[in-house]
Amino acid sequence: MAVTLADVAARARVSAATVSRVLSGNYPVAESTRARVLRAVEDLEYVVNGPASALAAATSDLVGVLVNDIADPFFGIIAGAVQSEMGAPGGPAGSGASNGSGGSGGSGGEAVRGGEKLAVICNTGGSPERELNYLTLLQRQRAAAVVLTGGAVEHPDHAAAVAAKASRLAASGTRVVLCGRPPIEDAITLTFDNRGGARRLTEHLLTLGHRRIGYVAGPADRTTTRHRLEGHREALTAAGLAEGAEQLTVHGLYDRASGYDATLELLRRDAGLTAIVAANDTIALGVCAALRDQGLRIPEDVSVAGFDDLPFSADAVPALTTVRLPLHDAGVRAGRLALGREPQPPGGVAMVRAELMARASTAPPRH
Amino acid sequence: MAVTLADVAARARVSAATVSRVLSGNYPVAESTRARVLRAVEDLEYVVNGPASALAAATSDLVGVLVNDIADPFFGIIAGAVQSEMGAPGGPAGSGASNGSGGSGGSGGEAVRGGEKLAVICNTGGSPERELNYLTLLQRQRAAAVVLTGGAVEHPDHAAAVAAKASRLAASGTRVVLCGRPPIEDAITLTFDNRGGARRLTEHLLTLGHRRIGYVAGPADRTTTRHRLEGHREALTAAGLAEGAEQLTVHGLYDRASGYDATLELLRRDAGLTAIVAANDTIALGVCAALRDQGLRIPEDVSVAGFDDLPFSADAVPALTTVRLPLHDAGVRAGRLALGREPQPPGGVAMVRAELMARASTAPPRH
DNA sequence: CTGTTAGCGCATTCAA
DNA sequence: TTGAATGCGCTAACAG
Repeated sequence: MAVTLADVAARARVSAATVSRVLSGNYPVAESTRARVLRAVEDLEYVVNGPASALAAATSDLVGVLVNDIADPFFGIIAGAVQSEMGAPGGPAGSGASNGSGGSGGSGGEAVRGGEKLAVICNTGGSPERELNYLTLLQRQRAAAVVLTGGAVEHPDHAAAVAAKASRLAASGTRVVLCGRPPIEDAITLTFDNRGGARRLTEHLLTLGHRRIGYVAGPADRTTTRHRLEGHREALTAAGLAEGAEQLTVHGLYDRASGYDATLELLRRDAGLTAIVAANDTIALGVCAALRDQGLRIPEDVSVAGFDDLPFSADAVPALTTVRLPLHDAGVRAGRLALGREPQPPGGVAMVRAELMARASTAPPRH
Repeated sequence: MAVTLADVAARARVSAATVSRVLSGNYPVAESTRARVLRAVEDLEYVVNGPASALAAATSDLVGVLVNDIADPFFGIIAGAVQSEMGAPGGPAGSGASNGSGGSGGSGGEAVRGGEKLAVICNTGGSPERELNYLTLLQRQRAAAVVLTGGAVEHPDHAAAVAAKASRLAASGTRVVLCGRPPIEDAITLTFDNRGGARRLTEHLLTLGHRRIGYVAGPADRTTTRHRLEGHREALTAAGLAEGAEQLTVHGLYDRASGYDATLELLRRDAGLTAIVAANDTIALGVCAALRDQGLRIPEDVSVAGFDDLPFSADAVPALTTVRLPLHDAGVRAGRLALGREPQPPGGVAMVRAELMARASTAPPRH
């Protein structure tokens, strides 16, 4: 059906083995032979058969990136960064000067072969089942690496299942990298300093003079949610404000609508609060919208803060105070780790710093 | 290294062929045998070797989804919808009742095998090279289908190259589906009615009484950009307002910052305009921010409209007038088409309707 | 209903 | 430096 290695070999008048060697480039081949083979490849528009290659070599060039919500820029940025690392390593050889005499519609996508991996994004939608399912699918494909991004679901059974899958993947040669979730065995981990960042954020508010601070948290069973909330509470406790906290916390999803609704609920519980901290920037946007709809000004009446520092946060109106996570850098690093291009951090775990970005949406309380 | 079909066969005391049949489920097998095999599969934690399977069957279960910008919800929604269609068809058999006596960390991801495809998202970042590159990678993997989403780059060479690749993919059995871009040969296409939607949107503004309407367009070389702009101009021309149009159009990227900058530029060119149409909702957000920063109210001083009707548009402040594209539905349909679960539309091309959503951000001009 | 027999296309020994 | 031979793990005819 399609053109195979053998076809190329025949046209180039060499053996299939030689063609294979030229294409993988990891074996000495005479320059003249090499040129002849490359020409045949071009003429025939040969494209390697991935499955066959993977079967024979017992490795594939697939890299899976699992995300909780593909529609959320938080994940989009990380995933995009991971993918950006997948290109060919340095200046590749091959390809060559021969600009085909070409018929209509010359190929353009030259690289018949290269060091490139196929980084693919898998959207779990936050569903544990789908997460496991994708892991199985990737295991089936004998993926070269798997990158799990974002907070993990804390349900014990699920955590155990993921850990088990990760071990099995690692055992069969698939590199497992975690980006933004707590470490597990057999995986290289890039954790985010969610707790520390959250603590510093609330301390910032405290320093400004706020005492009644509402908190809009994410889904209760996610590590990210828990850590950020814990950081918030730490700061509150240190300031001797621990007791009211529970009352001023509302859980929701990591989206704008939840922030809107939660704000209404918070206002109902305590009309006198002077600040609201959101578990992420998207929620914070909803918080701002709700506040405005209630005729409250930001930050004059109520200060608002988010988390992540997504692109839109800096130029929101007013500019949002938040905690910056270097998502792009983290993604790049996760990609390198997945390819084995970067040495493992000591202990297999590295923490990504979170930086407070104090902007216009927070100010001293009115009173 | 890993456990193979043969291992399972040995343990279940049947032939490899039988195991294969049980797993693929497309062939009659005695119930008792079937149970025995399934048990062996569970005991051994066997997972099919995808590459080997793909090689033997000459088909893979990979489906590629190409997007221009993974951080943009427009693509996130479509891609997520495509993926949501990839699960098993109906109520699958198999799996069975045997709750393994199990050691620690029971699997949970039952499906050892199913009709499921692995839908993966590939982020081109709008780069023609990367688009072609991904297409090659997917061809190499012998993907079952490829879905190209969003506007296409109009550079002639690139268009030809993509068309050529699509033909080659189609020829080798990969189904090619286009979602949100103009049709090409050998592909099933779902086009969006960008032109019609844009026309109706501008007509809406015209009907309200606006005469000086600014337009913030996307990148000049994209089909989506061109079609939406053409629709806008059609409406203007029909109203005899064609001539000022060029002057009141600014191009930028499909992001918030571009909307912000473009608005400042438009205001500079004509401080008296009463409405601004943005090429999409994200841009519209930037437009609104810029307008506010200039002390202009929406819609009292200037009306604003977007395109796409992304989730945040309905609850923006004020609610954004826009054109609704059923992105989720389109993605679902593209997914079905990619799997061959839905019959091709006549001529291989279907148009997705665009619906005007008149909301609070547009009103009659002040005067 | 089940086992046997051949490859699928490529990477890699081992010789030459 | 190159070619010939072997097997990766699985599916798909064929028999039985």
